[in-house]
Amino acid sequence: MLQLTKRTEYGLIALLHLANSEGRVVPVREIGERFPLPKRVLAESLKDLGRAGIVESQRGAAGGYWLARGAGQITLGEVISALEGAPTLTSCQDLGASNARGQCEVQPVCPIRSPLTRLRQGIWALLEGTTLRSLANPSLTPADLLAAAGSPLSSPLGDQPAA
Amino acid sequence: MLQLTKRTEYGLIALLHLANSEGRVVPVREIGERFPLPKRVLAESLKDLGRAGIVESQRGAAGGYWLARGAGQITLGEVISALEGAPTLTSCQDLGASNARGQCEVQPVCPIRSPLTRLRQGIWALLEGTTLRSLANPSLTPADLLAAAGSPLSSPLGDQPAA
DNA sequence: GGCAATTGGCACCAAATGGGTGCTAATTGG
DNA sequence: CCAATTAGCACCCATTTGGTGCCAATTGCC
Ligand code: SF4
Ligand code: SF4
Repeated sequence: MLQLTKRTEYGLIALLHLANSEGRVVPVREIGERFPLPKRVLAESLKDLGRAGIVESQRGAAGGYWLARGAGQITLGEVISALEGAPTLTSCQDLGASNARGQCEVQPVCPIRSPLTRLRQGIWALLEGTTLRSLANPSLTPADLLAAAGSPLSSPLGDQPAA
Repeated sequence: MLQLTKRTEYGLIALLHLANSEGRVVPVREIGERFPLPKRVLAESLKDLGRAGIVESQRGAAGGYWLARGAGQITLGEVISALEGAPTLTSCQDLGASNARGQCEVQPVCPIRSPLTRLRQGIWALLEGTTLRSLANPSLTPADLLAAAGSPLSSPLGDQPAA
């Protein structure tokens, strides 16, 4: 399915809240109070984001989370990769870790593998070209996104922001 | 997950084969002989594509399938919509049929709903800008796809049969 | 020190989704 | 009539997803 998971949505909401609270240490409880979503799952998302180096955290009584970088340095692609794995479009094009668990039988003669890889790179360009900051900017149109993603056309994921 | 279903992949493979066999009536058996994929599932995909008006069919002994239109008139977005539903990115932005089954509690205060809708339109533009013909053209780069999708920027889906 | 608030880690469960199969009817050329 | 083919629908099983339980570790504050 071409749809984000709830964990990713929750993580994005949390990140935007952190972006609006720069300079502070924000506990999960606070985010849960502002948005009616299951606090525990939200905590799971933040933990994953922490492991991925997108947020940093502080334990203890006055602990919480904050963005590890500026909101303009965190891309959507990075967040999605951390929370639900990088978008793959096809199941064969994973090459992350689970490519050894039995390859697709069609692969040697598959006519769509290569074309869909190109398409996936287009989507990646979109996701890598969108940062938390540009996400929060409501003036950008889809056409702007396409144009912005089209110009740098950076590395096919794995690299840092181009903005 | 941001990944196509197997049914969609099989359907696309079948469609490309049909595109290479224009003027003929192709039975499912023939496609199954050329590509090592479960014939039954392939048949399911073709049936769905038939219901969506993307392919036409003929029953009986010399029956089979053929493209309802030219390969340049069939878009990826249309195929995906027929085989696994239109890409939604978020679960709330479905508005197809299952929007009455309990809305998301966060929606009234959700900070990512509108931004992700813009993003989704960008992805849709990519998918609607890619036809079977351009899919089969290996010379197009991701940048070309983005550029091609950016210029027409047609309707955000919805003017298609989709039912 | 002790307590409460907080993150970290792991296992687990229930529902939804996805991949695939069985079976049978309807159509049609020979 | 027969064989090949599409059409329809129900069903099963594995994986994924959304969500919870439980407890350990850390840390500010009294
Ligand atoms: S080889 Fe082709 S059919 Fe197999 S997973 Fe890749 S794209 Fe899909
Ligand atoms: S309202 Fe927000 S949290 Fe709810 S489904 Fe839509 S995007 Fe996700």
